[in-house]
Amino acid sequence: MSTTSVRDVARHAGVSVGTVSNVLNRPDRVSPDAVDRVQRAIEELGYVRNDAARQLRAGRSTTIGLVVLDVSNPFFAEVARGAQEEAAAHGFTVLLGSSDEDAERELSYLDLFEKQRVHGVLISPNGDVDERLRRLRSRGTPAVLVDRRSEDGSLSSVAVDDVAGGRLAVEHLLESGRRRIAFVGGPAGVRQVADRLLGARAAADGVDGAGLEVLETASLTVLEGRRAGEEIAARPAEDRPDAVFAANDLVAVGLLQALVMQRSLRVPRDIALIGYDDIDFASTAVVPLSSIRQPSRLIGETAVQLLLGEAGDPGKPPQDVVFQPELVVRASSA
Amino acid sequence: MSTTSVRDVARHAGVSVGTVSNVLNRPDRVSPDAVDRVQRAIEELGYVRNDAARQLRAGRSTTIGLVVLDVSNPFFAEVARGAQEEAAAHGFTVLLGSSDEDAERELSYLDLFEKQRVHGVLISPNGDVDERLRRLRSRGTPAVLVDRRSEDGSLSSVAVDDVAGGRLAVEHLLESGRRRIAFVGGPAGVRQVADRLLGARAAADGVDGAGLEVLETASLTVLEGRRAGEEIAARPAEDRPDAVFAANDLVAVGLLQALVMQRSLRVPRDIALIGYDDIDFASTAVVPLSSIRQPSRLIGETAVQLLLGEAGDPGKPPQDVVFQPELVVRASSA
DNA sequence: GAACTCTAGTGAACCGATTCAGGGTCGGGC
DNA sequence: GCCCGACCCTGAATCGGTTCACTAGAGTTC
Repeated sequence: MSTTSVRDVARHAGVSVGTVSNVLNRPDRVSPDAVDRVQRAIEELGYVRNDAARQLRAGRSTTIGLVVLDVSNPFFAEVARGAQEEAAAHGFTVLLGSSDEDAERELSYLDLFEKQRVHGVLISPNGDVDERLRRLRSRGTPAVLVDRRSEDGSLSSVAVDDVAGGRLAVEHLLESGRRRIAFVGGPAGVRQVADRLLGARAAADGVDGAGLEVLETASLTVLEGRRAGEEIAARPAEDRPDAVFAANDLVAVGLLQALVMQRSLRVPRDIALIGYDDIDFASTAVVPLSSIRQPSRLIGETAVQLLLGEAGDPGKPPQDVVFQPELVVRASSA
Repeated sequence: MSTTSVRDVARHAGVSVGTVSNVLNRPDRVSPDAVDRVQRAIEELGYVRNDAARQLRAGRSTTIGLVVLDVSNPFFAEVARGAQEEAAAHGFTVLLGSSDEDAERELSYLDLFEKQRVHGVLISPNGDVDERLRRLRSRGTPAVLVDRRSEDGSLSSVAVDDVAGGRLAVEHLLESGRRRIAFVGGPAGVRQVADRLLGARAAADGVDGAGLEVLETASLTVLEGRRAGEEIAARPAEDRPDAVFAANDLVAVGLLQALVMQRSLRVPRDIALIGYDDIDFASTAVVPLSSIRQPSRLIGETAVQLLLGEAGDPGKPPQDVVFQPELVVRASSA
């Protein structure tokens, strides 16, 4: 185990350990000559800094912990990317964990982060972690919620206005002349679903002759979407909605598949369709899918900014940043 | 910063720091009474172990670094999941990084891992990192390649036999009576694409009257697949293949979309279709897609096992594990 | 030339968990 | 009564990078 330490470097360069450390951290305080000798020594010995020792002395690491519900979900993948980039720009690293919607896993990541004396925690929580995060914060480790607000406003958060998103989608359908709108999504207990429906309802309520029907699904998957689509396709024409707002793009893709199979039905002629999230697949569907886009990368970046802001000034009051979603119109609702 | 240390716990419990450490690591060597007092003290003080100090002393961390080409690719998401689970079972944690096919990013993750004195590195390499990994190994940090072999056999690897996968796909098409096969995928320089084509060709060569046409695409995306599909659909019937093997499922989905739009064509009646990777979307496509499944989770698990094996016995010769892919038949080729 | 300021560099102390040589106690064997 | 082993516990030393009080020497000021 040829672990070269600052002491070895110092000896090899003919300086003291303090000088080596200064070269590494504040080269301006060291004479050019010494900088040179130390750097050559580092090169020759193949020295690599030991982060553990550094962190031990510093009291906290330069790592930011991020726990998302599911890495393979493109939304979170983008959030993670944004966070990573913003963190890197400030010299931090992101430790990424996927809770897979499992409360136990979620807690085990928080345990790990705490043991690692992480600089801060970003989390899109699944279970009830507010208590846990407050404890972290009381020890000097700030936490920022992603895609959810803290219940009592004691933690900062970055989220998207899902109510506005729902409104945006249905307003768009109404503007293109549709009146019999169906909302497909579920379970109703999920906050995102509930908020999108709330916005949808608000938009529909504002227009004369507009009706909003709700088809609840068991989950937000292609299969569930198709099931709902088949149900709709099987109805007599006079009972069918003339537009469908799906709570996410997967559901919309399923709906689209079911509707396209029914040769007598056309999208968007007979039924307009709009999804939510604007995943990559949306634009490449048989009929390119209209959708509501969330600034996912920006969410990640902002979360890191809030976090570093709090880390720099522990007394700072929590802040809630809410982004507005954006309507993306494609063929499925044109 | 109320950082409680073992010393605080020891004082509070009326024992020595050594005993506290023993309670934490080898409770069997401590009297039940002392275990009890220490645990109560830990509880009361809210003590959390400092991993940095632990790692500093131990010389290496209990973390395994994993660099994948792209987290949002379901294949790698599964590999990561498998690795995470296997690692957790041995008390290790996985630090996940996504290189996004950027060689610089890839190296910066390796830098980080080296500074962190990671226990080992798993990587699905993009750039040329063999040199770098050998340096790591010479310092006692083993590395295992994922989804690629090492060029000179000096590193262990876990991969899937893509030649066999290509053969499997085309054999299946041939068995169901097809003879005019088209291979769609690219760029040809990508090893996975080349291997799958190699297998496809081997299968086609073995059967009388069978022909294999190659349509190269610029990338493995839905859009490129659709482009190829439109080209095929536009041909006169006698020039069309009666089966298509797509180099991955995204391409297959694009092909399927283009073929389905052409109302006179039916999948699989006129053209059978098979993809590769068996992503979630494959089974939920309009016509459920046949595909070649790779044991992605198992790859992750195995990679961790190889890694820990090498970490335990540095002299161990490198090992190449090759998994066999599996044919999944669905409606698109039935 | 005494007093002062700068700059560059030194090295012991420190962070906190783990290890290990050493010591105390008790019961059993002879 | 003495010795031995088993058992439990102690606390100083250690890992390696950073910090900080301090020294040395060169340059400035009055």
